[in-house]
Amino acid sequence: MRADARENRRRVVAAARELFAERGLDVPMATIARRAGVGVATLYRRFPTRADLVVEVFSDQLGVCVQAIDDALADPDPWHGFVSAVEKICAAQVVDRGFTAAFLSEFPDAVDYERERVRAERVFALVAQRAKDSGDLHPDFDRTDLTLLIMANGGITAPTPEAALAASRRLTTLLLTAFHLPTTPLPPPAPLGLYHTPLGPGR
Amino acid sequence: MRADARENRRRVVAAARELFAERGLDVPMATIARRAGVGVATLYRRFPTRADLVVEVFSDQLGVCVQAIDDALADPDPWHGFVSAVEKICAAQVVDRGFTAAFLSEFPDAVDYERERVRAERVFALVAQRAKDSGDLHPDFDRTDLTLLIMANGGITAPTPEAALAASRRLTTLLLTAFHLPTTPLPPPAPLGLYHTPLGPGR
DNA sequence: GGCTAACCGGATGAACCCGTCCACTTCGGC
DNA sequence: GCCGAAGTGGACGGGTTCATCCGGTTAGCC
Repeated sequence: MRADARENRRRVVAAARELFAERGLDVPMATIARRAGVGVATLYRRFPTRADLVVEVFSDQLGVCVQAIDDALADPDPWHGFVSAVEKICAAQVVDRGFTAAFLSEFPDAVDYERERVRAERVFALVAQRAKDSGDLHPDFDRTDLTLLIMANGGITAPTPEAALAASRRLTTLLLTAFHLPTTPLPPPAPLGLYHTPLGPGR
Repeated sequence: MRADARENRRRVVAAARELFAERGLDVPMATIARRAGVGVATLYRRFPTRADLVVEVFSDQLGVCVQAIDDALADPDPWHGFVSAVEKICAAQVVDRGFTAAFLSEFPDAVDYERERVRAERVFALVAQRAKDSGDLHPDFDRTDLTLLIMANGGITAPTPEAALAASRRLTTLLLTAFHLPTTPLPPPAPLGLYHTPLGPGR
């Protein structure tokens, strides 16, 4: 591949990362191309479908998750490791609108991406088992509960990122509370009146 | 209003109710008109904006919520009333994709709809206070926590309605558990492997 | 420096959705 | 029955996005 082509590809991925985070996975391809400073054709040549671009962008995001889960497994305190992994994943997700969608989507053609995702789930199951064995995590915790939390977290929308982050933190801690033995204190609620948004053309 | 016009209006609302429930609030207006068996112009004459139609459709859905909350206030057991109200609201929401969006949207022009929604929130605050006074509900429960739960619940997506309902029930019960004093047993997890959906053009 | 293949950007046409306009139809009072 | 007003449906222009095609440009080997 020629040097300029490689540079353009890099800029496309960077632009897509920003826009996916800001606006979700369905930003127009032309917008991504414009922000990258290239033509639409260049984008389509590198990534024939949107899914190709999504996989490229979120491979390293997935890597962050995997890292968090690996760290959790290495944590000397099983419950602390479990909690910090969950919190890291949820925090990464709430500041990146596309991340949830990418994490909850299947990419039948991206074999290694799928493999990495499955591996993350498997290691997380170990983390959970360790926390159960130490008597901190409720035995009814199921491996689908992480997915459930991620979906629920993804439902959070708020006008400002700060409000969204606060709401996400409260939700996360609430669910962790439900799974923790024995009971821990509750996190503070989000600022009032910051949830509702007017019905407009934009979603 | 002429008799045939009234009938057409009724059919438009019915079609919109079905489609909003199936596909969310952003179904094309033409699709609604087609399902109702009328022309687009007829739809636009009755409901100049999409918000008008949404308000009309979800007024009675909101009525169901209000009824559930009123029932909860009349329940002799404060905690049971609180739980059943929350469960009813979440269940109604998970089988109707548009309901969440409608409940979380503001309609500055629909005065009575807004008034009803605000009243529902106020009565629900009474229900929560009663459950706190009886010692069942955690004092940290905040009135925004219902909105938080509704948003989280709205994030749940699953290929089949059954899986979505199961996931919603688990999430709801988990959060209720976190707010309940003392601890109650956890609900069963959803069936495995039913959460992830392939990335397609349809959202 | 010259040349060729790779690369680039914008133009392009198809598909979709919105909201309006207009010629035709039908209700229902008389 | 008649007739006017209310009602109807589909066509249409404007806007957006997608994904492809093509003529001009540039990198980088010789």
